[in-house]
Amino acid sequence: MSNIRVRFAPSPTGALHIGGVRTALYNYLFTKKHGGTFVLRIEDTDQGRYVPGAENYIIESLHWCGIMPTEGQGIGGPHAPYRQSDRKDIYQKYALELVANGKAYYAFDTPEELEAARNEAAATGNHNFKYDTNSRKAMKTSLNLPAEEVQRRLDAGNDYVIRLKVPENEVVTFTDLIRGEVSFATSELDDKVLMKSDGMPTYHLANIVDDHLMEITHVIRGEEWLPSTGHHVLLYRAFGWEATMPAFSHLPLILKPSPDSYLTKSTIPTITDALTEEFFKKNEKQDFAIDREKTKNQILQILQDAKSISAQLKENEKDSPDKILLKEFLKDSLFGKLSKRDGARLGFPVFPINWEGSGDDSIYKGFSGEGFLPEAVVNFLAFLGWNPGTEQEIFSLTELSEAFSLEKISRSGARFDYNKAKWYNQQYLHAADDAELARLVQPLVEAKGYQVSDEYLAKACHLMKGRATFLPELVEQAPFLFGEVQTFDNDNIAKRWKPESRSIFEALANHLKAQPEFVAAPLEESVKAFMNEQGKKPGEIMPILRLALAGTMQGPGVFEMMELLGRDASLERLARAFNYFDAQIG
RNA sequence: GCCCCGUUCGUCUAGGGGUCUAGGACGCCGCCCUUUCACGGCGGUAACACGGGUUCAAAUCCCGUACGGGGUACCA
Repeated sequence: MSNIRVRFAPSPTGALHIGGVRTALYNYLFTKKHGGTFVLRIEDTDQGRYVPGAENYIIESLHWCGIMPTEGQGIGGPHAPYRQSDRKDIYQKYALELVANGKAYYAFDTPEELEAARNEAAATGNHNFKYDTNSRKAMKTSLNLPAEEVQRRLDAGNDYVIRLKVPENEVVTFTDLIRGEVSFATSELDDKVLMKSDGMPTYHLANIVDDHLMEITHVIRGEEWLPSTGHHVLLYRAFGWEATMPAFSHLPLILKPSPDSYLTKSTIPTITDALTEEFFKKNEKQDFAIDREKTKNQILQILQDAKSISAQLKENEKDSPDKILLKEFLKDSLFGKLSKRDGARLGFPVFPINWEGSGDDSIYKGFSGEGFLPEAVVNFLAFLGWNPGTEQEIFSLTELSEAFSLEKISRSGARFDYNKAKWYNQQYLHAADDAELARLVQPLVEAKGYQVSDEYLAKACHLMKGRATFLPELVEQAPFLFGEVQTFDNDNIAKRWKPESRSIFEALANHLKAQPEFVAAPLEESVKAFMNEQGKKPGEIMPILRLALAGTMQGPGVFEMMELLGRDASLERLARAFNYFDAQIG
């Protein structure tokens, strides 16, 4: 395969969530593997949903992940512009071409008339009104209106849309690279709107025109597009572009995590509050006769039995209308496709980097903000729906692109697993370069008011990285490496420090003071020799040393800490601590 | 409702007719290591949705049912 061209085509309606990032990642990996071109196109044909800053956010996110496109919006290239709102005229032209060829038609029905048609159909028991081969016969279209009438309406500037004229009684079949052959009966397809009355194209038209013009060879997108792919194939045919139609691959969706993976005693109250809040907000226009406390208790009760949530949410004959409403809400909130809201309500990040939108509750912490390394996020995401078939779990971006293939993508939806994400981060943190970690953590160190050299910080990171899961923990879990001990674990001190301890520890301090070099390994040798000499067991000496140096029973090895702190600081800490210990038991 | 897609341990998955008494990873549990907390090492728990076919042989192929997911907008 040569001249492979793929595109990532998000719409700038807010922060790009992790599912979008994964789609971008797979597109990136596919082109890297085959030496192709990765295009970024912004699909902003819905003016109503445009969110300022989203486009920038998308680019920054891809940049953070290290999976930048090589052509497109914000980058440039031979097919500019890459923002669909800037390509408006192009779509108009192609839509008119379709009308001229009889593959599409004008429709003048107002939203009210469509609503009426829907209601009419519903009255006869058909709750499934479709604007299609049959129903269009009764609508105001250029297919059934007299030509003069159509022209008159166009001249008069009446609102209209252009719809695809779906052919009757055909079967559209295409091959999905992940799923194999997929077919749709055209009798099931509606006459999709191609051009909206505001003059903008819909996704369906714009995406076909652009993919064609931009010479896209492979469309790799989420499964939510699978049902409309029949329309898309029809459009390629209508334009006469079927010979160069891209190959389709529909990725499995990323699903919300299973509730029992995050529902614990400590999270249930918070999640209950968030859900209650959201439920009332969503239904504030509803005339509700039920009270908040009662609803909150109902939610709490359901969440508490995490294992049987789905059974509890099954609708029951005896359920009151508001109970049904609540159950439906919970079902949507707890199951199905991962959504932008899930991070806020369920307590884990769903965005790559932090998002600060305007308005209320629009600030979201991303993976980067939580202290994830981009390499870990990428590795984690790559494995959500794809697997190389080997037993290797840790892959660099380069390794991923070498191992990647569309055929290895699985077909079923993948549940988001935050535990796995954390594990990946821990692995990457553990393996990271000390100086690099120091660089990443430097802003936090400054924010805390600590003053240490780059070299010192790198050594501190070295000692801490094996014990941390998130970047900030490197610093937060070891304040004693950056300044005097602020708090002592008094319980442990009381347990281990005896009135007679002081003399032996002063002897030890003198022993340390006399060491030729203050380096971990020789220090350890020497202290062991001292303990032997004095007939003391490590358990009698080491914990005290640790408490004196760090104030806590947790942290890096005692001798490593001593080396890092240096002789003077170590001895000062010991002296100060022994006084404090005496005071504690005194 | 209708259409489309899917279904292997709690989760992510390997598997593409016999090598499967189903492999790996996360999580959980236990043991070891150990001056702490971790890391690490070792071990354990746990799955082919169900029913019919096809075949000498089915987790693997076919059909049905159930369940899950998506779509059903002048949203993408």
